[in-house]
Amino acid sequence: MRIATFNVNGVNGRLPVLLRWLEETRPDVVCLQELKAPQEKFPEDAIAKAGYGTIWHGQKSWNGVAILARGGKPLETRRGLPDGLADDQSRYIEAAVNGLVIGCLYLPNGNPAPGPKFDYKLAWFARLHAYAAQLLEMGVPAVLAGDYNVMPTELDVYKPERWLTDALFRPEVRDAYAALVAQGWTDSLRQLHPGERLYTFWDYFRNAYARDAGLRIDHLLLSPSLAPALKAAEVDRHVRGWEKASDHAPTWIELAD
DNA sequence: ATGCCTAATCGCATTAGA
Repeated sequence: MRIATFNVNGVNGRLPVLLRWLEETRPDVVCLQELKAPQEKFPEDAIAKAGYGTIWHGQKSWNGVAILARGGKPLETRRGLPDGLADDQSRYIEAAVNGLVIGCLYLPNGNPAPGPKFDYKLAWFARLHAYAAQLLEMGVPAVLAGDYNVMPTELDVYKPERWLTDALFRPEVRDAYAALVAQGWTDSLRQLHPGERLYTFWDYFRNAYARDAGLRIDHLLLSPSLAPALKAAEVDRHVRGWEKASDHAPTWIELAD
């Protein structure tokens, strides 16, 4: 079973790229972030024609998350983090697919830091931490996939010293990610590629992709019961080189049945 | 210290991304 995460940076502007990639790789489950489309403007029919059923949580202009399942429709289990706190940003959606809980998240960017956006990022991270702990307590097989907007370690940044004060790399944020993983989650990509420089994002600026000036910020975390099933974890980095590409590349894992 | 590039919304320049 192949599960992918892809920050599309505009699901309508990116539709040809998304469909081309779906056709090429045929993942079983796909988590999308940054739809940048209101609920009624999600391209459900075009994606259905490609063979995928979808649930999504849209928002005008910004954010937005979706889960696609090949040959079916994901059974939605949550929309927004389940702590009852008011949050007008569409950043979390969750479904049951093939006996797994799939959480699709778009963690806030948080720049500029310090400031209210950075505070919101840390608060959102704390809410995710609390809910992730609940998932582990329930003992369900779960994948938390998405754009975490965190480079976990220096190995995940092309030039760490340049990013020390950035909201994606500040110590508080790296600590929050480490604390989340320490609950018992497995960082799939790092698990299978220890010590390797792997990026999932390349800025549009300064010819970053050609220079391989990238960041690893899209992650797939596995609950303990799923960790032994991890067979592969890769980045479809060639997709970043396509015409009209997103600044993120699709990232995926393969789990044994 | 700032803009670079790109999308969305707008209807031309601004906001946000990371």
